[in-house]
Order: sequence, then C-alpha cells, then structure tokens
Amino acid sequence: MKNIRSTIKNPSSLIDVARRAKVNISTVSRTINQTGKIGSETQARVLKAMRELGYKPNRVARRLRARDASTHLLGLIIPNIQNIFFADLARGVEDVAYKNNYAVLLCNYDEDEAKERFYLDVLQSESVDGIILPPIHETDPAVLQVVRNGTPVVCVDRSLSSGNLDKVEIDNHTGALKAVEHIISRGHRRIGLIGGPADSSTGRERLRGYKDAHAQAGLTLKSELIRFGDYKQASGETLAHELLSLPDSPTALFVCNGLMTAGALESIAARGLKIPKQIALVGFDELLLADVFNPPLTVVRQPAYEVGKCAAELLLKRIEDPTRPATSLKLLPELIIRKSC
Amino acid sequence: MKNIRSTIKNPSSLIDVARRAKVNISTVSRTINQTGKIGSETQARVLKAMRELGYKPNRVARRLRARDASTHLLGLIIPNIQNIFFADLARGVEDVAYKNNYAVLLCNYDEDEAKERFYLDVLQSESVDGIILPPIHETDPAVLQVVRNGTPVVCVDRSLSSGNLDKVEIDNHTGALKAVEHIISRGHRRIGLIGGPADSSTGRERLRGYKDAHAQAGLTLKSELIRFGDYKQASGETLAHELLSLPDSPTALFVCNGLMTAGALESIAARGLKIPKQIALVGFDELLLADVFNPPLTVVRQPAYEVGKCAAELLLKRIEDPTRPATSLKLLPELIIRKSC
DNA sequence: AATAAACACGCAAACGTTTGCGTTGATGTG
DNA sequence: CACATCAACGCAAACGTTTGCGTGTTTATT
Repeated sequence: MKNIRSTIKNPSSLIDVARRAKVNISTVSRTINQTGKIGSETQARVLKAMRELGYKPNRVARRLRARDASTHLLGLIIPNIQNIFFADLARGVEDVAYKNNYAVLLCNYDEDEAKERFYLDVLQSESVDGIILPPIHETDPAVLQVVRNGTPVVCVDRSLSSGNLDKVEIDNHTGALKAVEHIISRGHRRIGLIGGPADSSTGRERLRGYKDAHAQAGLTLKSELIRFGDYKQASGETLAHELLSLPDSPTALFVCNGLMTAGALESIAARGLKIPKQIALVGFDELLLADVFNPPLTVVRQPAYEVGKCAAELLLKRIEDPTRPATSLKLLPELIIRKSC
Repeated sequence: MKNIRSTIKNPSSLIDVARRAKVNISTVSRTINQTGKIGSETQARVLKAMRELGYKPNRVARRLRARDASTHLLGLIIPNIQNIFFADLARGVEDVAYKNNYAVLLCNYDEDEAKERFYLDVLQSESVDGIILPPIHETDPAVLQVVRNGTPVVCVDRSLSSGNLDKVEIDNHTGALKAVEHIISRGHRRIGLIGGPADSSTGRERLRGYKDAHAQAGLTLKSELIRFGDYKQASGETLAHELLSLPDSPTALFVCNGLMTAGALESIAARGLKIPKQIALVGFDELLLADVFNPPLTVVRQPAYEVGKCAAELLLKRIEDPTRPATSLKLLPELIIRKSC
C-alpha cells in the first residue's frame, strides 16, 4: 500500500536506507561492515530499514571504491569444462571458496589462446581478488602480465616457467612412470603413447615418464609409437586408429588423459579388439564408468578435487598476506590397477 | 627507462590516457566507444596513447556508471558441474556468448538452495546483463524476485510455474515415455524407476512418462518399484541396490539421469548381474563411454549443448529487446537403442 | 570543575567510467 | 555581413560505495 515501487524495480541503495533510518550513509556503511563505532539503537534502526527495503549492497560500487579491500570474488580459468578432471577441480575450488564466502567466476577457454586472454582481461577488469588457472603454456606472457599487475595468481595442473608463484600440480612424471612400468611388467614391449600437447608441461612430463620407464627396462623407443593429441576425445580416437593400423602395431596403449582414453576405446571397439588380450590399455584420469567397464580400466587417477581445493586455499592465504613466500605443491597420482592391463 | 611504473603496477585509467594524448577524458571515452564526433588526428593520438599505456577499460567502473548500457556479462547458475549434462549445456551457453563478445560467469550451486540464493545475489549485485538457470524448483521465490527486479532471465531444463519468461526445456515426458515404451516392448513387466527429485519438474515429467507408458500398455503401477533420487551417483547406487534386493525384483531399470545410471551400474556390477539378460537398463543422458560399454547402453540422449545454445541466444535477444514476448522452446530428446535393453 | 579521552556520527572526497550540456571555431546560407 | 548549423571537444554530474577527518556530546580522569 505504502511503498509502491519498493518491491518493483530499482534495488535500493545506501541512500535509501540512510534516509529511512534518518542517518548518514556513512553510518549505514559502517553498520554493515562492522567498522567504526555506532550506537546500538542507531544500529537497530539501520538494520530495520535495511530489512524493510530488502537492501543488498552493490558489489560493483563496492569494488570500484575499495580497490584494496577484498571483493570476495575469485576467478577460475579452465581449458575445458567437459573434461571431468577440470570439473572436479572446479568443484574443489568452489567448495573452499564458498566456505570462505567467496564466489567464483568460472571461465572456459577451450584451449584457445585468444579466449584465454579475453577471459584474463575480463577477470582483471572485474578486479577479482585472485585467479586460478592452468597456464596455456610455459611462458604465457598474458599470465605474467597479470602477475606483474599485482593480482594474486595460482597455477594449477600446468606450470609456468617464471619461478616464484604459488602452484599446485600433479606429479605427472611419477604417474606416467608407474603406469608404463606396470605395462612393461605385464610383458609388453611395443607400447603406444597417445600423449598430450608437446608444448604443455603435463604432456612433456608424462612423455618423460614414458621414456624413463623404457630406459629403466632397457627398451629402445620407437618414435612411430609416439603421438601427440590435444586432450580431446576425437584426437584419442584418431591417434589410436593410426597406432593400431601400424604394420607392427603396439600391444599396449598408454593414453595421457581421460577424454582421449574414451576416444581410444571407441577406436578399439570399432575394430572389435579384445582388451587386454589383443590390446592392453592404461589411461590417465579416472573415468566415470571405469570400474564397471568391461574389462575394468586400469588408470592413473589424478586427485583433481584436491588440486582445486589446495589451489583455492593457497590463493586465499596469499590474498590475505601478499608477502608470504610462494609455495609449490605436488600431489601424487595413484595407479589403480584393474583389468585392462 | 622513462616510465618506471608504467609497466609495474596500477592499471592505467582514462585520466592517464587523456593526459598523455593531451585531451579530455570524455574524448578518450568517446573514441573508445565510437560515440560522438572526434577528429581523425585526435583519434589517432588517443589510440596511440592507449596502446603505449596498455590501457584496458575498467569494467567495474563502466558497469557502475552505465546501469542501462550493456555490461557484456552473462550469469549461468547450474546445479552440478560434475554432471556432464550441465557441462555440455555450459559449453553451449559459452560458445554463443563468446561469439557475441560476452563473458559468462559460471556458478555451481550443488543442488543447495542457500547456495543458489547466494549466487543469485552475487550475479545481481554484479549487475550482469542476464541470467540463465534451472530453477531449483517450480516456485522459486528468489528467482521470481530477480525477474521482478528487471534482470533478464531464461530458465533451462527445469521450469518455473510463473508464466511468461523465456525458457528452453527438454520434452521429458516424451523422452521417458519412449524409453519405457521401449522397455515394455522388450517384454518387461516389472520396471524399476530411479527417478529424479519429486519436487523438480524434470523428475515429475519423467515420472509421468513412466506412468503413461504403463497405462498405455495396460500395466498396473507397483509403488515399491518407484524410487526418487537426487541426480547424484550415490543415490543411483543405493536405489538400485534397494530395487534389486526386493523379493520380487524388477527385470528392467529406468534411471532418470546419467550420474544415477552410473551408480546403478556400480550396483549391478557388484551383484554380478548380466545386462540385459538378468537386468535390463535404460538411462537418461548420454554418457561418455555408453556406446563402448559392454553391453552398449540404451539411453535417451538430451541435446544439452543445444539447450545451452538456444538459451543464450534467447537471452541475448531479450537483452537487446526487453519487450519481446516470452518464447518457450521444447527440445526433443532422442532414444538411442543399443544393447542394454 | 576543568581537561582529556572516548564515543557516535556527519561531511565530502575518491574509485573510473559515461553522457548531457556548453563552448569554440569553422562552414554554409540568405 | 549577419545568422544559423555543425563538427570537435571540454566540463562536470552521476553511478553506489568506503573512509579519513572533523565535530558535537558524553564519560572518565585528575
């Protein structure tokens, strides 16, 4: 009856609250933020007015003014949300963020460098408190620029050459090493590799594990068995097809991420090959149906959720103390031996 | 050598550019936004200054000032990013947003009503141009409030009772109907249902399809065969376990989303049951390894990517013309018959 | 009782934009 | 030549906050 437009349109501002509570806007601001001294009855009046108007502080204005103060906003930039690894990671970030009353802006750059830059710009000019991301490659000038601007950044999954910033990674070398050692222990001598991009640190580390396992066992590398994909399903299928079409085709496959593993399985199924008798397989990343697959899939499981969790915790710590020394976490993947190799 | 702090710290502002180009800040603003008339040589000076300073407009300030003008920011709130359906949907939204130079803020609320509200608040006070979301249930007061505030909203997947806003949904009834018809056509008479939440529109629509298929075939419903999950993997496993433990257990299962299907498969595998001989199964949602599973899984595939795509297109249209009549899209799911039933 | 300290609150600047309006000089029109 | 038109640009207000400083009032201290 009384306030016709109160529920209708424009969100109320500090001014509206102040007017209604018969105080200055600074008093309202201070009651909200619990800063400064204010009388208890004034406080009550203000709170009442806020409730009646359904006042919500405007985060944009807040951020504009308080460049230094926390905006309670985190940015997360990931290569591909359809990759479960990153979805799990995102959940890890999100959970700790939410617990600490932070919201997270999730951006998906689809392994596209231009898009990564676009989102980096957006997040910066949105002035988020900090950013979590896997750098697209080792010397990512856009990311370095952000760091220089003073925005807290923590790298996940892939690393950045420029030394001292917080990062949390997987021990890819050990993971791949163990996987290939296991393949070799099963008697395989011709092991095909469907690797990640050659210019990504994960791709290179896993390749190194593959090579080191061979060296340890005194096996010589056959370059025709080594292929590089792009971590998407289609490339797994294509490369598996190529490898299996080789005159002297491999007896086992080591596939460097989950999506490509799915692709490889498509290719294997299309040929009607039996796993592990005709072709053995170990994949990186745990997949949704891996344990009920026929045969159950041997994989190296990455603790994706934990990576996200740790990264968010590191970021939060850095935000509240920008001077703390950079810490670098390395999480161990786990080889889950099932029946596919 | 010259500008020590130019590359170091604070991002430059309009003022810096203006100073360097010897013009007023309004001139800089106008050259950037291509609004108003400006001499070509002045323009050149400004652009040069911008380049030299690496100027990036501050989106926060821009949004604060121009409440009406487009902020080129979309909000997407989803229940669970680990559910591939929503990951695909997100990609659909993201692709059309990026093509139109919009960034999207992705929020994951984990089927948690408080969290949904939290993110709704955040997106509003970030003053995004529009929001895409599956309402947590039919009468979601928080969402309605947002709509009343004038923020463009388009609902996806689940519907909102309050009539006229844009929405794009799946024809869940038809999808479930076809699936259960197919199950019945295979000769099954005791069909277990692992449904969605009873208070979600998707859950109810799929249940209705299940019931209608029974009615059409003259089959009586057995209430002990009908269970309601929460669309997460664990509930699929638990409910499948319950159903399969029944004295007169079902010969087929209809599972109402992908994650629960995975859970059900775990349960089936744990009992060593053969699909489809001992237990047939049809799931909602296409899964990553569904077609190479043993046996390949019969599923009803939801066009998740298209849902996201359409929703984003609708939202963009509404943003540029807020008066256009609300349109409601209904996309058809597809029954993919493989070997699990 | 005089002074100091503490308290409660208001004033106004600042954050980086956008934009309506005003001013200047040049050009066109009669 | 007087006047209107227009292009090119500057001035300053506004968006909704936060916060340093100032001021009036109360309470504590000597």
